[in-house]
Amino acid sequence: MAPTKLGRVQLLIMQVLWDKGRATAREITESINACEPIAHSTVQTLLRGLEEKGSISHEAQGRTFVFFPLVAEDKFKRSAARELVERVFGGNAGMLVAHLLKNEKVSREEVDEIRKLINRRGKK
Amino acid sequence: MAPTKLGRVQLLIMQVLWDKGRATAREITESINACEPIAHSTVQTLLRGLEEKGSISHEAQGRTFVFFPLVAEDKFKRSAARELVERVFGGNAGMLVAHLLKNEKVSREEVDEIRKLINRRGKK
DNA sequence: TTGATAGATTTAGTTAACTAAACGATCGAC
DNA sequence: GTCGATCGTTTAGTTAACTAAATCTATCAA
Repeated sequence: MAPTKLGRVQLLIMQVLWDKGRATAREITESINACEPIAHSTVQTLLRGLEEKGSISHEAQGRTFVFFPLVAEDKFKRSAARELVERVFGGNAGMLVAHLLKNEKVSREEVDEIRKLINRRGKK
Repeated sequence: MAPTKLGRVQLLIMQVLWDKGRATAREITESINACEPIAHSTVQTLLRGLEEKGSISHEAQGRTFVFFPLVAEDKFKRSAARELVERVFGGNAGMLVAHLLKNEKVSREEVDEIRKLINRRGKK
């Protein structure tokens, strides 16, 4: 399953589904509306598109549909990261890492975790 | 200057300009054509769009235009990286770094550089 | 049974990237 | 001078994301 590209709002929908596991269109709309306004019909249209692309599926539960993701969050993250690396950082993941460490804030805990990852790799 | 979002081919064009500093439409077309086929007229149309957005500008040189970037490559990289972090990694740059180290190949030299960056940060 | 409600579905319009043909102007060669 | 090559410009068509109103459908309450 090639994790297809997602638009901004499509991604928001997927995140709700990854978070909850399964949800109705109404629940998704409300979840997104907690952060930003969106019409319920818009969400429904996008759900339809996501299902067409194979990113999600649904089951009927009574008269309402319950949606659930078909692609794993991790798969998507990986392909999104790879996309950025390819397009912008010349296919070189290390350059992106260096860029992030230089330009973006990283918490102390994460620095520690990154150090562990790095040291583990170095010992080989 | 807010570094606007760029499409895939628009980015290719910008990369040629960042690389060369300045270039004619023809040079850009040829540069891209070295990797993938594209019509010269397509490049010209996109140059027009990029100029409208304020990403590039041009000077007339004789009867041809010489284009050059108005936004720095670094600014763009930063905003592209930030975009991914915000959208996909919950605004947490460290998570993206960890993800990259776990899932993508990073050369030994870069691991060394990353270690330096990490250690410098750790000493504070 | 009828009418409000809450589903799903259809339709439709906007914007942006991409694509490239078609057109018009100008310069250089002959 | 004119003809072909090379510019830039105009026009136009496709696709995808996004937006949301309009509409259809089924259930439940009165």
